[in-house]
Amino acid sequence: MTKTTPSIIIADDHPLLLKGLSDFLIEKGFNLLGSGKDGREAYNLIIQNEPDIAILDIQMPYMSGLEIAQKCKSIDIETKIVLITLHKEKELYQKAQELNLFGYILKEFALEEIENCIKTVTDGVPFFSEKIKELIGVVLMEDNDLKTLTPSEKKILKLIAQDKTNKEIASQLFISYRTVEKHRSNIITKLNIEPKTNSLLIWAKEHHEKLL
Amino acid sequence: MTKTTPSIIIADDHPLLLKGLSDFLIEKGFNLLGSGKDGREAYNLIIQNEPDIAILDIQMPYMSGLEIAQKCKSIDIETKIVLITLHKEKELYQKAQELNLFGYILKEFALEEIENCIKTVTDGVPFFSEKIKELIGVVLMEDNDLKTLTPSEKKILKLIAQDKTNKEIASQLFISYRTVEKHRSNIITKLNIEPKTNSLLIWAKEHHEKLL
DNA sequence: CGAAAATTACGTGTTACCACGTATTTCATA
DNA sequence: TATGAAATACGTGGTAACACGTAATTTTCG
Repeated sequence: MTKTTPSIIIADDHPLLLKGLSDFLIEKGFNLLGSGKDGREAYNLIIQNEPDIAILDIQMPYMSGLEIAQKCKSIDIETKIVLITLHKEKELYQKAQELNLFGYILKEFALEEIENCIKTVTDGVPFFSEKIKELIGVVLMEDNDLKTLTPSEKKILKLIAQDKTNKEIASQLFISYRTVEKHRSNIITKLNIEPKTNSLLIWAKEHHEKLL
Repeated sequence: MTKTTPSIIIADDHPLLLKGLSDFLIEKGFNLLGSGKDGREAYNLIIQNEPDIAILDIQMPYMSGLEIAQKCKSIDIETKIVLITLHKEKELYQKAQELNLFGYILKEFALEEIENCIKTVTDGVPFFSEKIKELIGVVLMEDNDLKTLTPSEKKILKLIAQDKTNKEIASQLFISYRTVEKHRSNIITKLNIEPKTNSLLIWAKEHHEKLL
C-alpha cells in the first residue's frame, strides 16, 4: 500500500450531505476525484477512475450502495467501498462479509470519525462503527431463531406479515387450512413468542424487514 | 420588511448536514450568525441573536425543532422558524398552524430549494415543499376519521396499538370486557376498516404514530 | 437405501375478535 | 331542564387464532 493520499469518490443523493462531505474531504486535503448524486453516477465514477476508496450512500436512486458493491466485486474492481447511511440497517452485517465492503459509518457520526475511517481503510483494515457492532450482536441472536424456520414456515411467516389470514394463506399455497395452523404453531414455538392471541402477527409486523 | 440580507442561524445534529448547509449559506452570501449541533445550542442562539430566520432540524438532542418553535412563540420572539428534516413527518401539518412555523423542507431537496425557501420566508410568506402538501392532503383525510373518535375510543385505540388484548384493556381502564368490545366495534365502524379479524390491530399498528 | 427432517393434515378445545342489537347511566349544553 | 352524545354493560352468534396432540406422506441427505 503506497503512502500517497488515497483517491476518493463519493456519492449521496442528499445534496446537503454531499456538499458537507465533499467540502470536508477537500478541506482535509484528500484526493477527491469526483462525486455523484445517485447510484449510476457513482458507478460510472468508480469504473472510470478506479479510486482507492468509494464512500457511498446506501439508499440512492437507480442503484444502491450495495448494488454498486456487488457489481464492483463481480468485475474485480479493487476500490474499497465504505457505506454511509442514516439508518442502522440491520440486514447489512451479513452482506458486508460477502462483498468487499471495507466500512460502514452512520451519517450522524462526527466528521473526525469519517477521517478516521478513511485512514483505517487506506491501510486495508475494515472500519465499522461501534454502534453497528452492537446491532450486529442483537441481530445475530434474532437471526438464529429465524434460521431454525423451514422454508415453508418462512413463506407462511411472510404472508402473515402481509395481513393474510390462515385461510387466505391456505388457498394461496394450495394447502389445507389446518396445515397453515400447524405451521403457525410451530413457528410460534421456534421463535419463542409469548402465547398471546395476535402475538405472531405482531412479531411478523415488527420483523417484516427481515423476512424479505 | 427591510431589504437587507436576513440574519440566519441553523442547527442540525448531523455534522455532515450542518457543514453542508453552513457552507452553502456562506457561499451564497447569507448572513449566517451561527450554528448549533443540538436543540439547546439552537435555542440559545435564537434568544441571544433574535435572527430573522432559524433553520432547525426537527430531531435534535435536548430539544426538538418543534419544542424550540413552541418556546419561541411563548416568549414572543419573532424569528421565523423553518424546519428541515429527512422524514416526511405526518403529524407536522397541524402544529405548523399553531406555532409560528414559516417553512418545512426536506433534506433531500435541492440546494436551490433552500435558497428559494429563505427568500420566500424573508418576505413573510410561508414556504412548504410540494411533497409536504401532498402528504397533508392524505393526512387530513385520515385525520378526519380520527377526529370522529370519542376520547375513550382513542384511548382504547392506543392500547390496542400497544398489543393489549381486550381483557387487558378492560382491567387497565377498570371497565367491563364487553365495553371494550363495544368500543372496538364502534371504532371499526367509524374508521371504515374492513371487517377482517385483526384488521383493527393492523390499522392501529400502521397508524400508531398518529395516536400519540 | 435408510434415518431424519419437513410437509401435509386432522381432532379437540380454549380464547379472542367482530357484528349487531339493546339498555342504562353520566354529562355537557342548548 | 331537557335533549343528545358518550360511556358503560350485556346477549347472542359467528369466525379466527392458538395449544397440544397424532399421524401419513414426501424430501433430503448421510
